[in-house]
Amino acid sequence: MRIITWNINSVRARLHLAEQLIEEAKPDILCLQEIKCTNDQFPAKAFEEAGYPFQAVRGFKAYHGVATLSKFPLSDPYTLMHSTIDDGRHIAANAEIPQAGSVAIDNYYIPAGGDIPDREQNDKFGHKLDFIDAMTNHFTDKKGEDKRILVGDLNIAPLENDVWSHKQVSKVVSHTPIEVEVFTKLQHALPWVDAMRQIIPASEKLYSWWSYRARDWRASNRGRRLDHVWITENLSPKLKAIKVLDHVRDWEKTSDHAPVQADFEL
DNA sequence: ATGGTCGACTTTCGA
Repeated sequence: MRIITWNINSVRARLHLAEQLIEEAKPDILCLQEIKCTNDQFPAKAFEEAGYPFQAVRGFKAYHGVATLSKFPLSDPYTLMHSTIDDGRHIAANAEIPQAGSVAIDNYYIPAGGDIPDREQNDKFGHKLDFIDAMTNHFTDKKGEDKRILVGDLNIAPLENDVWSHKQVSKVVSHTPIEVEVFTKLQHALPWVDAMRQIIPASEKLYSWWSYRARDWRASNRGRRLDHVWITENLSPKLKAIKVLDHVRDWEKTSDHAPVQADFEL
């Protein structure tokens, strides 16, 4: 079973790139973030024709929005509200996988949090921290026999080697100590296993996002690991491979995020 | 030293 998560930064502007990714990587499940459209505007038919008849979409006008596309049936889709602010940042559904049973798929787009890492000066930063607290509450005491995968643009790079310079990026929203603290607490709530780091050791640099603003993103390589694949402990022995598809970051007019691909033998 | 780039959908915001 192959799952890919990708912050596509507008599904309508980059539908052809999603189709290219599908053709090349053939994921069983594709989770998109920042689709930047309403459910009505979502190109459902194109994805159906590409082989993904099962779709769970949480769209929103102009901003954020998430979609889970699957070759396998998706049952009981739902979206959680993590604050009083209306948004499109979560869609969950159970993927019914032949011979392997049900796997719960949570697709998240955590708020970016603005520029100033201080909730007194920046409401967006407070919203980000509160959103993560709400997620933590949701997943606390959910431990059980269920197989679960949580993917998405979580907008935090927790480890030193998840950023190009731990020292310099520690002052930048996405890698500040307070964010890493709430993020780690969320991770321990279930607990979740960081699938990317199960395969690629924490001693190695690993990024999934590179700013549009660099002249040459690969040469400067000032990346951050903002996109994640988390799994329950019962899936950990079934995880076989992880890859950041960084060549996609070279495609013409691509997203600033690269897709992350995970392969399981269920 | 501080700018640099995207997309949506407005004349600016969110990332």
